[in-house]
Amino acid sequence: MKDLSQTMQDYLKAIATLDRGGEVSTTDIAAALKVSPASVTSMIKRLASMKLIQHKAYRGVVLTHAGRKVAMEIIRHHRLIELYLAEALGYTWDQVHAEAENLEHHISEDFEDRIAKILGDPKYDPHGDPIPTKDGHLPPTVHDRLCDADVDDVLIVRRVNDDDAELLRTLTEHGIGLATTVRVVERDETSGHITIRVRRTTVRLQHSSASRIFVERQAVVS
Amino acid sequence: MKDLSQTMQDYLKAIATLDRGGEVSTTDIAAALKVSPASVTSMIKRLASMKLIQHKAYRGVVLTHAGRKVAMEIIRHHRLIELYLAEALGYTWDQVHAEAENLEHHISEDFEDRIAKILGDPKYDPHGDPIPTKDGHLPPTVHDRLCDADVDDVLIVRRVNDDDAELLRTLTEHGIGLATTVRVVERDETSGHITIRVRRTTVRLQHSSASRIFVERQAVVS
DNA sequence: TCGTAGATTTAGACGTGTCTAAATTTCTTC
DNA sequence: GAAGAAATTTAGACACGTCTAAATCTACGA
Ligand SMILES: [Mn+2]
Ligand SMILES: [Mn+2]
Ligand SMILES: [Mn+2]
Ligand SMILES: [Mn+2]
Repeated sequence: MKDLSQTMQDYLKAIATLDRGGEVSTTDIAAALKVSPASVTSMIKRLASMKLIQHKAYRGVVLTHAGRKVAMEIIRHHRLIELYLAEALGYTWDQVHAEAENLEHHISEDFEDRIAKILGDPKYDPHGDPIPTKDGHLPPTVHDRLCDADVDDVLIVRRVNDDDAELLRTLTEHGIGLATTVRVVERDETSGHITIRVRRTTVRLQHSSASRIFVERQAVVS
Repeated sequence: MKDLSQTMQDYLKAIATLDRGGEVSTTDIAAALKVSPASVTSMIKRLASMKLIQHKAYRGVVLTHAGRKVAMEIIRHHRLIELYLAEALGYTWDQVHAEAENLEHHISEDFEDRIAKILGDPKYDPHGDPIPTKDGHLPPTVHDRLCDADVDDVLIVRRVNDDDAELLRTLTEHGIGLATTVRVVERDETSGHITIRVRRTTVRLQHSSASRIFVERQAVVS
């Protein structure tokens, strides 16, 4: 379709990722991309003039249909690449994100199609993040955070944010991955720490870590 | 090592590719990269100030040791990627070049090492071009062109330039690939055409095509 | 040796994407 | 509702990589 610069693609991806239904703020985009708010304003104007976003001055931006399409395309690339790196090249889940971040902008549609086929048209990446379909639809996504769980909840890890490689390595060390079942054994409301039990060992997580882990309530066995 | 822009990497790669022992001219670089000679001059100055090339005004450029190292690194990426695309993703030899041209600048050292290992530390890419080793050494390369062969020469195709996808497809159609044996049946000195015989069929090639095909003289059977 | 064709460089401009500092608008709080 | 704080935009600058047009240099033939 379009032939947007890598920078523009990154802005659109960031806006899509930050989207919570309403407008996305200049400051949030600036923080996500590690550029100044002034830079964001100037790029916003260009993206708006290309009808990829809607911009009301001082009010934030919203993706247009065209802008969302581009963003989903990039996110699809990113997550397919992550899964391919893990499945075909032996990357661990803490390594794939950085590599995919670079490659996502530089593969052809043909490459995308080929790895998607080899992977069997997967719906989820190595972190449990949904892979947008070719037409931009997102598979169902778990949104319940471990940091919001109650003591004695029995939970299945379904998704972990991919942007903290250190956390991913720590989880691996403790044998925690996707589909791992954990039980909440303690919530320290003052410090925010959450302690969980997994396969006979106990793991104490900071609030910031627990907020990156998304869980599903264990189905009740009849 | 360095973190050069994709553009600088492409200039260094072009210079390395155009290198015939002496200086490489501004015009040749401009033609290879499809930019104006003036653009080349300005980039030459920057690369020279970074000690990646040596430049004598009006006299052309030569890669320094550091510059050659960068170029070999990119060429290694390019050719490893081409081979990986062919072996692992089912690309044909006319498809790999365009994809590799983009990816070569964006893979990590780790990615390079992983595909090199999976491929068994290969020495040649799908077009028979030598893959530089990690320390920048080039495996032996065939330099004899089919266009220079004599009538009745029996030759083995060892290398084909990868920059003409159309030619690569034509060769495939005629069953000509690496290691294919061909015999020169006619040279038309006026038009430059060369006619070859391959497995009971006859193929007539333009001079420009034959000049892209590199051959080895068939070993004499005792 | 001279003159010129062709190659190369210089000059000046432009688009992209970034920055800091200053101006403006919106939000919060009293 | 007004003041100050916070967010956003504007203004002006800069590096990169490109261009065209003009100036300059080199090489080659007469
Ligand atoms: Mn990721
Ligand atoms: Mn990116
Ligand atoms: Mn190639
Ligand atoms: Mn390239």
